Amino acid sequence: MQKRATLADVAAAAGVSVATASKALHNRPRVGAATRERVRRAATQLAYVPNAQAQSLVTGRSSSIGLITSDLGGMFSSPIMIGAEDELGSSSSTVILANARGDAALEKRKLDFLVSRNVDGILVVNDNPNPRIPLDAPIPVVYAYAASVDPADSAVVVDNVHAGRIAAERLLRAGRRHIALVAGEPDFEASRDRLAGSREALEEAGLTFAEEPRFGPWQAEWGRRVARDLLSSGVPFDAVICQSDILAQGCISALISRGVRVPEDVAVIGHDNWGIITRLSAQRLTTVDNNLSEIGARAARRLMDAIDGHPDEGIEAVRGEVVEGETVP
Amino acid sequence: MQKRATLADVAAAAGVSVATASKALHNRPRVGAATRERVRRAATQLAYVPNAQAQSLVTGRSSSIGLITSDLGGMFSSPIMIGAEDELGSSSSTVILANARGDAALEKRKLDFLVSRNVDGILVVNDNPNPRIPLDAPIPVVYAYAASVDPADSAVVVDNVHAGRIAAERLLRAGRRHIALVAGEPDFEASRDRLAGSREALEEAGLTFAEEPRFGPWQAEWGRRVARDLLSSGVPFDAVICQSDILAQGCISALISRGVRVPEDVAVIGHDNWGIITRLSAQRLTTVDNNLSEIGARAARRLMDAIDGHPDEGIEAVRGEVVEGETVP
DNA sequence: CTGTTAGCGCGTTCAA
DNA sequence: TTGAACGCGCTAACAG
Repeated sequence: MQKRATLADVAAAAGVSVATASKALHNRPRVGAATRERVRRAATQLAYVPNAQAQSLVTGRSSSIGLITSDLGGMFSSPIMIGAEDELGSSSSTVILANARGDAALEKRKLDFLVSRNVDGILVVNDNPNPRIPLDAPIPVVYAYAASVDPADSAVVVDNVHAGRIAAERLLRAGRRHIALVAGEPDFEASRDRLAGSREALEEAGLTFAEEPRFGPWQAEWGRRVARDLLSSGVPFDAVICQSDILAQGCISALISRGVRVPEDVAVIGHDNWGIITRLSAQRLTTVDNNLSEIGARAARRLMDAIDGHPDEGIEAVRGEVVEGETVP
Repeated sequence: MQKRATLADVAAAAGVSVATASKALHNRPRVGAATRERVRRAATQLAYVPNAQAQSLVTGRSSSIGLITSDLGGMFSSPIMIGAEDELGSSSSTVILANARGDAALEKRKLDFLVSRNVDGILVVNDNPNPRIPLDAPIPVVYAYAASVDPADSAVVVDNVHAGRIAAERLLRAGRRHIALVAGEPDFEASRDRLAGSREALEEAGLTFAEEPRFGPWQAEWGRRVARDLLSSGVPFDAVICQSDILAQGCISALISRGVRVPEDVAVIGHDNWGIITRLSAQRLTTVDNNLSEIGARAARRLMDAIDGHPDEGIEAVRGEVVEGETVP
């Protein structure tokens, strides 16, 4: 196995000094065209690839960023990470992974570790959408999915009001007028925002919910429960907005087991487009996708900008869109 | 914001040379005890943290490894990554993420990129268990989940024969004697190995399958189909081994919709312990866990050993275990 | 246009 | 036991 060629090797092969070689390869101005070409050929010939450590030692930038996840392998982390990795990779920055497991102390240690490795910035990918305690770092930080509680911190999050709105609008467009809503846990800002968005859409159409929405746990059982209650209450309804796909799954199963046809009798729309549910269930669920990989990508871009000295303050909300399935006509 | 203290700063503060300071902080022999203490205090006082780039520039090692995933966010990648990140993090190695998306060309580029960043080794985390084309890298490589087709390459994988065996044994222990099996896709080594293991266990108990197992797609529908066929065929059976949790899910739904009680009439055991299914379904599934995070951890350890000059050749199979649920009595 | 010089922060000889 | 000197590979002044 050959030792890697260094810039000095390239320079020697091209018959120039290392300084000239460096300039030539970086497209710097003060080099003759012929010389530049010669250096370039020598470089490719020797399969020269610059030593990143040496470069960053002198430039002071490492072209690497730290990715702190609250929960590697969580439900939402992955798509965000994919988007971020993509974006950063295309800027040929390395992504250094750090899993904090939702443990604040561990997060602090991981942060110190990353900083000691001279990362240029930190991307905080949360798996829980609620605003979180800010990270105290000496380098730029951008939050994805969950914002920091300090609204001045840079963050890219889901536009939940819009998500709630388009869920309702989709049902209205299907001609439904008696719409119920299964809400998630009340201490999630996401639940409240989605509800607000849905309510707005209904009000603009001159409607109200078939029954005042109730908050409950993010579990299939809660969806089942609300569906059953709706049926026994006798309140007429022809559509249900469920604030997560799991809730929708439970809701649908309860409806079907009572002989209600979906979507003919009752249309159901979910939230999150959590891929696996689609694959598991017999019927593809119509749902609102949160555009998570876009969130990851934009957060990454913001971070790169901040590192380049152009910080973007504040929270940016990314809009999702309805993914058509078979549960809304 | 203060500039980070360098070794020279520490040395100056302690009134010694950088050489001595370096030795002192590294517990090298040729330093007086008193001097060492003085240097240490100076270091903590200045919050000195070594510059990783500079270190690696001179040592030639970066204390970072590349993690190439075939599918970031795939079904199996995450737990493996968690185990690996944990293990590597405790050796204070950084993990550099690279998502190849199952694209060979992209994988090659990512590999080159990682090598240009002087990673000390590569961990290949596959999401598909079939043996894969080896990576041609100038540094140590260890494969996790899927082995390389070259059996001499270092890999840590699931012991699928054992998994199949303990699934069957669990049903036998529950007193079941008429056991059917829903197999996955035939071109998956995992399907064939699990089947072989299950068959062995039955044969040792002097039994055969209630019906000769059939291979099919890894989808709920296939589980449903086999269950329905079994019921209509009239073959008596009191238990089913499903080679994935999704198959089990389908199987159970078909059984229940025909009025068969699970586990009273028919016990069902799955494979993979794919967390989400447990949470989604009304009944917690009894299943075989593959111990994926252990696979990740061991692969990481192997990689570290290889980097330290103690390569472990060949394939290591990690055993899983049955996770009790409510579908086997 | 090109080459020389001087570090970046650190580990490691080798003298003292 | 200590420290001066060198070099890892590269970029950025400056001088030619």
